[in-house]
Amino acid sequence: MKSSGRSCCGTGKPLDKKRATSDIGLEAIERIGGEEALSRAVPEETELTAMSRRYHALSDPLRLTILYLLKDQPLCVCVINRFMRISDSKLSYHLTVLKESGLIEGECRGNWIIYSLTETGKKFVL
Amino acid sequence: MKSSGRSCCGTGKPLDKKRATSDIGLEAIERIGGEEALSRAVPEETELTAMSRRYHALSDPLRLTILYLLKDQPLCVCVINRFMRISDSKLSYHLTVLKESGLIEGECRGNWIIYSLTETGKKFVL
DNA sequence: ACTTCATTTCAAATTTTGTTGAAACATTAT
DNA sequence: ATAATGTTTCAACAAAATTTGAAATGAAGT
Repeated sequence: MKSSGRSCCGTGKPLDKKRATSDIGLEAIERIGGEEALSRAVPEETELTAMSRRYHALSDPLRLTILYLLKDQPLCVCVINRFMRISDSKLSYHLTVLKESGLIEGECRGNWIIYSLTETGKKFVL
Repeated sequence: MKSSGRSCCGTGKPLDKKRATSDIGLEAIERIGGEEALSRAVPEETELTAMSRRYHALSDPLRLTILYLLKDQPLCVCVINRFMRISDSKLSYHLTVLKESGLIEGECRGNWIIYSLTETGKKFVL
């Protein structure tokens, strides 16, 4: 019992009457070319998973900041940190997420680590 | 006390000696053009937030599936559901996420709702 | 050997997301 | 009016991601 402000079909214009209930759905699917046609439009499960993992890595402002910092040159963790001003372990966590998703890679130079964008990473930092 | 398998600089080649500790960081920043230069490479906070929100919406296999289903034509919820075989409320939740992130939009047609990709949405469904 | 530095790792606490099932709502059919 | 349909909303819960701070690690300096 709650008169919601905006709901599903609150202000839809009326529509062509007479319709065998939920056959609309089947009808639409057939018009399109059956479920197989729809299936064809959707990537494989594994690919969907891979894509969503990549997007997830990109879905955080701190991680995007890191990517943009690396846009023009590789940087070591301490430089990134000097700029971002977050705790070491926090930064490390986000670097790991980015690394595991293949967007950046780190090279050890003595005591410090230089991170840079991978080819994949560059595609997302226009 | 745990001998980790892979750690940070486990196998880095030695490197040019003699270096005033953490001035490396400052030095690197100066070489680049100062913190302002780095700043310039990073988008505004608000933009970063917007981007991460969009990426977040894309970071789920179910939501990607929906986007691909809508690739070639708008579809009503019932058709999407017939294909995806998940609960109504679950589907509704994901549709809402996609809608709020501006990737899809829904038009009411009588009793059912037809969802379609927005212009923005199309860009992510190649 | 001992210390310092740069960075990561771990576990606990917290926050954010996603799932479930029941209930609500608007629209159309009876 | 009442019922049926399509879809959303809500609250409770489960699961996943993030934050925190302390401790560990490896390399380099003394």
